[in-house]
Amino acid sequence: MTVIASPRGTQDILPASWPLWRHVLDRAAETAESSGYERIEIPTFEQTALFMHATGEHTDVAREMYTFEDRGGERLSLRPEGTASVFRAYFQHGMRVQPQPVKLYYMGPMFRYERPQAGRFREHHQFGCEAIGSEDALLDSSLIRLQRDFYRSCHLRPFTIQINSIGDTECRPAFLRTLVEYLRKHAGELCADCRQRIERNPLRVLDCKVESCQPILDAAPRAVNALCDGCRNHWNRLREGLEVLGIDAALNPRLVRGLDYYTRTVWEFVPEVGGSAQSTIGGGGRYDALAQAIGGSPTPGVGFSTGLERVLLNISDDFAAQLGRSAVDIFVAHLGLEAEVEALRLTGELLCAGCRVDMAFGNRSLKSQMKQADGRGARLVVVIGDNELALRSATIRDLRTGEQQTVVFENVTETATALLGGQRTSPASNDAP
RNA sequence: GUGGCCGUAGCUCAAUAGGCAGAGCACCAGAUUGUGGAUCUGGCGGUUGUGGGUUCAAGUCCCAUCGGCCACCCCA
Repeated sequence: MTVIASPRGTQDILPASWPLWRHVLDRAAETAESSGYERIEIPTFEQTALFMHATGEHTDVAREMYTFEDRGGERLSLRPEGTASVFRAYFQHGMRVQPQPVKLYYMGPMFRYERPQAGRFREHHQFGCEAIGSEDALLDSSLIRLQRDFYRSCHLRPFTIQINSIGDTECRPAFLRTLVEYLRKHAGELCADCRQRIERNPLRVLDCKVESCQPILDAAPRAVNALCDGCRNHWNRLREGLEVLGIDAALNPRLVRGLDYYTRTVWEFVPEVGGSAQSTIGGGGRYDALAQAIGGSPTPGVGFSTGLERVLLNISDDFAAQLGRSAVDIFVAHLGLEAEVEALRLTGELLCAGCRVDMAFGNRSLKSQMKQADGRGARLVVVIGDNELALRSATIRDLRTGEQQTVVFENVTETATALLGGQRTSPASNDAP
């Protein structure tokens, strides 16, 4: 078979895994909305400049963008992340006039031209929450709580939370100077990548995973020890908030995030076991400098985003196994061309009565139609064949008990709904714990 | 972008030293004149990812390419 394959790094979400996806998507919306976040849909592509200004032109995210020129000559990019768009929308629609912070959440596909790997795609899906217009540190705490609650409601395997503060425009320059000074002093003991990064992006050196670099980096100056008064107060209040919420977050002085716009708080959720390099489930932080970067007035913001494929990877197996596929209540089987027409009519009637109904199509054996009914999770099968047609009646079989009865067409819907009683929910839809 | 492992039926995998491409599951049909979740029988299903090369002969060896996985890089 030589059909044209899906592009590298993309995936089809097939019916078998959809219940799991739906569970995660539903929990995301529920968790966000229960904390007062409202849904925002942002464009799948934006002007390239938006992302360039937001993430920094020399970041990997900017390099990995799917950028193209449209027929009108505009430079556009498929979105590599959501935060910049949400901020853009905040300004474009004058959300400053609303009570602050404005709290928004989004879900959808993101695009990055990367080399695919397990849990890493060129098109992946993110769920993110943003709170714009407040620098209250307790807001940071409440977002970490929200993100944790989302993971809990998804039945994730155990994870840890790491936090750090990387300061702001007031204290970071001084910290960077002392960091660079320290790194230069130990440059000889660092790997080649690190030596290059000392000048280009010293914060990122701290993120290096090369074994031989670890002792130097562990002993490196810490941003949390070099915070200005404002950042220190913010940091202390954030931790106070976490404590009050009973959230156990570990300080990781070497935690930095990939995008340039982060200030002060940064955090990451990491699985407890099986942690490889790209295992971060989701992360967030504060971006008080982002608004100005994209041309807006100075506006603080904080938020997180999480990869849904990575959430799926971390859902406990036994929970995933208990989610069934979507099901119907009734399956209509038939024998013969004339009976199929009657089946079509009856299916429509049952649907109108509020049942979930599917029917067989084509000329197949009754045995195989019964098998299909069973596979679709049907509770009842309605059979229409020559015998029934002659009597203008149908046989209704209860797949659980095996009992069946024959009723005239006029009474099929009434009898079927009575047999179903109040139990018309499928295993897939009652997945809320 | 760098390095490594791997691509055989829709899925999971076989195929001795280069020597006729197979099994289970799934699907369809029958055993059971018209009845599911059990069993048995048969059928459908392949340009062995793709394109070259070596050879009497390539799933097997070589090259290229595409794709997946793993480690970097980085992120979600």
